[in-house]
Amino acid sequence: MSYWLMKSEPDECSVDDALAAPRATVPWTGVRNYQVRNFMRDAMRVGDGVLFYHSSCAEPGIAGIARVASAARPDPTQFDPRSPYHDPAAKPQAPRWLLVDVQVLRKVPLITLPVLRANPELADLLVLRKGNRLSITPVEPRHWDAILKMAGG
DNA sequence: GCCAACGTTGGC
DNA sequence: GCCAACGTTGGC
Repeated sequence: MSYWLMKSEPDECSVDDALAAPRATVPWTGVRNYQVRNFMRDAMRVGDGVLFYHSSCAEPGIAGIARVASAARPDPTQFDPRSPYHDPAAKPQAPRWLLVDVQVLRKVPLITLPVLRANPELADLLVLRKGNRLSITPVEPRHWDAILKMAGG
């Protein structure tokens, strides 16, 4: 079992949006970075723990606890000319981009970036590192434990 | 809107 | 394969 932090823009899909979906599950569309795609393809497994992170918003931070709910599969938005995630170079016979389903288990009181940064246990958390731009990053078990503690168990 | 950081593109 | 230009991310 591995742990991950997954960034979502709440304007596009917030924790509340995901909770409102059937089975509180949403397809994680729009990944267009090869390193992140490879995480999904090679390392993410059903049942892995997920920190649901709100990014590019007024209050960035961890907003929910979730789990990986499917294996990696082709992201249909790459084939949709009307989607902002359309990739004209991707062919259905040779999909370039993948997604996994993410199921929210519970919403947590927002753990903001300043609060995360103030915890010395999280000094090495990848998402806190300068210049980090990956929308999915692996989370070490000790970081997962520390953050769950901050989230109230 | 600014800007640092980093990924991608494309000419050579 | 190098690397400058350009695009994107994302906090502030």
